[in-house]
Amino acid sequence: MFLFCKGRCGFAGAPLAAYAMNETTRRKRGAAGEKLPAEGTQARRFGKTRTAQATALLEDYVELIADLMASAGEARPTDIARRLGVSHATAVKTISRLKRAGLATARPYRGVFLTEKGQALADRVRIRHRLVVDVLSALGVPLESAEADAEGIEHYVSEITLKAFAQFLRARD
Amino acid sequence: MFLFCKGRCGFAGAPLAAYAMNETTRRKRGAAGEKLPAEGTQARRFGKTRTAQATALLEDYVELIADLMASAGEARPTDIARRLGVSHATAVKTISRLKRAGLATARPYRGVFLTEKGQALADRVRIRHRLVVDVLSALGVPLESAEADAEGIEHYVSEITLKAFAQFLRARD
DNA sequence: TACAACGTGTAGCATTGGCTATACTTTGAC
DNA sequence: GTCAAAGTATAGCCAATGCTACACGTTGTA
Repeated sequence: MFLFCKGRCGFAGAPLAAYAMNETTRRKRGAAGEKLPAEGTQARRFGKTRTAQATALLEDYVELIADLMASAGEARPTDIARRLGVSHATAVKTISRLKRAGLATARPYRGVFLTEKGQALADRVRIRHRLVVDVLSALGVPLESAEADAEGIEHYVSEITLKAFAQFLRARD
Repeated sequence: MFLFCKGRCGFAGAPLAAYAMNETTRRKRGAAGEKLPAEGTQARRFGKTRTAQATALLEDYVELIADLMASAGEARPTDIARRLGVSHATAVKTISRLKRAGLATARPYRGVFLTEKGQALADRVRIRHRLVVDVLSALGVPLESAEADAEGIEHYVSEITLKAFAQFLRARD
């Protein structure tokens, strides 16, 4: 027992049930136990994910603003809020973050507009979104699920993966 | 001009540059402009994404704890923190959230253990993670990118999409 | 046994991203 | 020209998620 414990073990006062559960897990995964990635590697991956999470919301806003401008000719805080399913106060607050980030301009009671930087981001995001939806569809995911899942997935797809997606779709045609 | 403006227009004091940019966009997307999804539909999608975001971190912790238990026999806050790339204080705080959520147990200085509920979640998460990595690999994404992107993507893949992924992998073999 | 090193926990702070409540502006209709 | 309705903005609250700084517990070794 306790073969894996170097230094302080941590099992001193541990309930037996917990240890038994651990045993179960280890058996399930194969006695050898897959190697975990190096600490640095894993930390870098999680760090990337955290970064992506921080920009995900701004990307959603920018994408939606571009869509509203294109289809309705303007992007109003209330419409943005309704489409995102949040209160208008939340939308307004986030819009001011967009401004701080240099992605949008907005003057009180005068609607929201994307800066060039914001427009460029919107374009990138849209392309990525379509690519993700298309790949999901190609894999047999029903369209509504593809659209819904893409909304979350798209923010975490790297450039490399994006290239692979495009390549895959080209090859399939 | 202003064809799209019903009711209050919002362009009254709008800088010309912003409007011109909008014109450009519209041309790029085709004069018709794709229809936006219904407000309710879109709000539901974003709402789902928000929910997923809230659970993503807890899932990462649970997955990592299970991995550490399996490969090292114990899960210590410091190791968790190092692997996630956060301070130990942050890890401890999140672990107490896990406890509140009924996913883990931990007594001071005695390590962290998953409850049955936590273990079940870890198992689901692990299966999902593997499936996402395998699909990305199958699409030609290099392994390191697949692993890194999966870390973010996995939290946003619905059951339906998961089924499609499994089906796709089976069909490919 | 005592202590140094390491791990752990807590307190206090900032930011993000939700909310409700309240107050202000604009628009359109009378 | 006034006023009601609709939209907009702001203030204040909360939880989550990160941080640093500091205090406490555990362990292995001298």
